[in-house]
Amino acid sequence: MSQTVDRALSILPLLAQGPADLGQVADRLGVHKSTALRLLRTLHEHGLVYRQEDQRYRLGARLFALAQEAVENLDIREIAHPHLAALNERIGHTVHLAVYEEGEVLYIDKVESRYPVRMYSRIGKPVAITVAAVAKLLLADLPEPERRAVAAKLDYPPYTPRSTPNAAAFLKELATVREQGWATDLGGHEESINCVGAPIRGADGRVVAAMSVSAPNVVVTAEELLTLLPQVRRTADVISREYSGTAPNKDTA
Amino acid sequence: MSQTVDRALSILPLLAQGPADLGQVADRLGVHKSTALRLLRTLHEHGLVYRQEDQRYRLGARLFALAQEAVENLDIREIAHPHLAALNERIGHTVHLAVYEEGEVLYIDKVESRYPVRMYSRIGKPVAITVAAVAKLLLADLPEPERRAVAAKLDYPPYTPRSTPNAAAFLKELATVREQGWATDLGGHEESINCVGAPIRGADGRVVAAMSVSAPNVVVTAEELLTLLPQVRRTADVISREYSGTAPNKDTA
DNA sequence: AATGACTGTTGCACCCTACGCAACGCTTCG
DNA sequence: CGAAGCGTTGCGTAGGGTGCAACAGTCATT
Repeated sequence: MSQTVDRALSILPLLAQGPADLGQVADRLGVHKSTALRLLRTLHEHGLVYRQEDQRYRLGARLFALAQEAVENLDIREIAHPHLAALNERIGHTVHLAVYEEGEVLYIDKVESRYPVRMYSRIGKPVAITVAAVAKLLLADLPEPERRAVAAKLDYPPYTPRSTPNAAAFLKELATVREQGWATDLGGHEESINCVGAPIRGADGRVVAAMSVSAPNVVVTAEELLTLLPQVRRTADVISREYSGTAPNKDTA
Repeated sequence: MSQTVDRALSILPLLAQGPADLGQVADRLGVHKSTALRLLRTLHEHGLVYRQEDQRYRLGARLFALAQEAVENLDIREIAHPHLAALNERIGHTVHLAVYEEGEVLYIDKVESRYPVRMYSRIGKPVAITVAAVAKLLLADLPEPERRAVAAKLDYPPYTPRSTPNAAAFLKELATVREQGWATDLGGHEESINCVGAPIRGADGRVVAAMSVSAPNVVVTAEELLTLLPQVRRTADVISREYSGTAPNKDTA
């Protein structure tokens, strides 16, 4: 590993604690001022470090730009798919992946008995947003005002006797989901089909997607399906970690 | 400036565009694979780079954490956000907040339009500096020499027939903006999109940030958008007062 | 004003260290 | 089974990063 780069990168967390001047940086790094100056200059040219008017250094807004761009180019589908396929391999049932976008919930991937079918848009079937497990997970994480607004605008079609009847019941259900960190759909859409789902979170803890496992009553009962919940949650957590880029970072003192 | 660090940091924007393997990184840097490997390893140890299961490299969680801290240091964002949201609530259109840093103008916050037709702007990405209303506001306040220097170095891409054509026209526009205390972008970036913006000032009167309201022609005409100017300016003034009033100044505590 | 102490900055000679090369292990094809 | 692609390792070399010392500002003190 590279000493120079190592020193330069050590400056970043240091500045994250607050602005510092050249002498402070040199001291904390244990190097000569001139060395620290050259490192800071290089960081500066790349916009990672900004020099404020009192000549002290602080983290640059460019860092924010980089992170933002990286998030936009992250493809959850690509990262999640192998894990969804592996889960499907183990338990055999249909696995779904969904995202929330502008008041709608969209399935963006599906693994069904070993045959992956990619659905790039909502073309096909609209998601039953008031009852689907993935929809509950995604809506439960919205900010309070938007959640209420969406819930108020929805229709609540009575697919089955167990379907969510109205906005009040839906919001209550969302509160439960948010509390427990997982969601179900027990015969709310199709009388004979049950689902259990878990959220996938980004680096900031926000829910970026949701996954679920679905199976008909005739194959497994609702209770049996619920025994799979730990596996589903574990898979979702693994995907979350990979999506957010949580590295096994060993701090060198 | 340090060559090694320079190369290492050049990897970051490269990976921001999407995952890449060792060979690709080495090629883009113009260095040997072994060199790229050592740089990536160092970045990895600091958590800035994450290695996914297919061994390709991505930006890592630590970078997101640093970026978070970087924007938190920009307390203007915290202060402004509720006001931007409130303005958005009233008028419905997209609201942006931007700062100037090292020759670049960066969006640091955005509140989405509630209308179905949206413009695609990316917070965190550099702004179209020669035409955007917020860019004009921020550059107009620079000291004369720096303003001329920046204007001279810029490219003036002809996004549309109304785009700023060259440095002379830009400097003239900046003078006008400085005079009147607000700015517009009428189809200078996207033919069908108009913006109107106002500056946010610190305690010393210097412009520390700029905000704007954007809307496509199909929703409101340019004239209608301009009628919102008083509201925009009022919001900017409120933020300015709050910022300069409660500013914890840069004194060493 | 002049002095001193404190910053950030520059030029330079030394020698550390980052470089590219070539060879290796590994998996994936044909 | 060989070939071709990947990532990885060890090593000699020289390029470049390092610390020193001297310089140039700014501010407080005398």
